[in-house]
Amino acid sequence: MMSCMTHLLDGDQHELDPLERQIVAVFIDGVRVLGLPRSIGEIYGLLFISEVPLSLDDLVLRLHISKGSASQGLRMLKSLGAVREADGGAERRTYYEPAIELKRLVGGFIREQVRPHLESGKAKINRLAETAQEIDDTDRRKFLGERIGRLETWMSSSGKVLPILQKILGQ
Amino acid sequence: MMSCMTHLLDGDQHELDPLERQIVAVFIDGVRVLGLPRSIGEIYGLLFISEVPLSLDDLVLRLHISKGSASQGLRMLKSLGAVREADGGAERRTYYEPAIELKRLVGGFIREQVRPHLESGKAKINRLAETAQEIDDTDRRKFLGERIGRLETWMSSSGKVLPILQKILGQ
DNA sequence: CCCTTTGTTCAAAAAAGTTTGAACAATCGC
DNA sequence: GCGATTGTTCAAACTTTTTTGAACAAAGGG
Repeated sequence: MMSCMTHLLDGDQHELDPLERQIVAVFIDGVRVLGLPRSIGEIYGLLFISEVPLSLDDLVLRLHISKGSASQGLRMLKSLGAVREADGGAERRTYYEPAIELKRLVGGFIREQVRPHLESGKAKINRLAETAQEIDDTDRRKFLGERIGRLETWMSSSGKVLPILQKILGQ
Repeated sequence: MMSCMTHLLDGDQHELDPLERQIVAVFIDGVRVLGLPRSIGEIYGLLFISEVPLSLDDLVLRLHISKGSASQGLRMLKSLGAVREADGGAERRTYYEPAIELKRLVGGFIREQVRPHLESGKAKINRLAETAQEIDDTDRRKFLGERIGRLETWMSSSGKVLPILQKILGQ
């Protein structure tokens, strides 16, 4: 039965209106700062400003992105806890809605993007500290010890700051 | 007088030893998380683990990066407050040393990379709020008002969290 | 079963970001 | 001033990341 069904009256339902474009632009910039791809911002932005949950096909149609992008983008947003599947009626396709509590968004970002790097960083620094023990030159070893110690302090501070951050951003 | 002067005795002075390579690798990863280019990590890493200030040519020679990269990298690191020029003797060339206080590093990053984005984000959202006022449909306008309000709350929370972050990371 | 709808995967294309190096200042010592 | 040294700039080359789209799986309905 081809592609009817949406635009009956009510104008071309699948171009973004100016306000939606502005919102999407804000989120494109926003996720960029966090080092996430543009499509993530587009998808989350459109969900954020939509009154009703949207399906993958809605996103493809309205944002002019490929099905692949939409699928991968939704996957990432789900893993970040930034979108959830709307508890659908008897529908076949699944609809998505945004999580809009800052606490949740920050928590997901920290869990998925920050912690893993912190962990692997700490591991590398531990190996480093061992390597430094084996240096013969006493003065050099002392200097290295100081600097590596500082690195460890940095990592520890970063670790401590995360829960505080979450607390503050949870209102 | 060509390129003598460095390696008199004492081995091939300009390859990184294994420990230096490890440190540089840590910083390459570190700056990557912050969305900064690899060369920034290499340069800062080598300065961080060097007992003496290094010149641009030292960085080129030891890291095998181009003069252009080294120059641009140092510029960015200076703007971030992450390196300073060592108060040189009567030397012609300038030598650089790293800033190693976390407070300073975080401060510079926030000032140069975070604040500008926050500011421009707030500006965009203000314009957005105005656009939303002009919507005719009352229900839609109400919904938009709620969401945009939330966005404003997010921005405000982010702004408030920065000084706290700096305070905590300043020991 | 088979057709249709929905969604995923992944190699290749496109876009974005980084690095290079050669040309161009700037500055010092003579 | 002139030549040598030091550092900057920026278009082009290169690298990395993102997006695309066609092929493939999954699953419901008839």
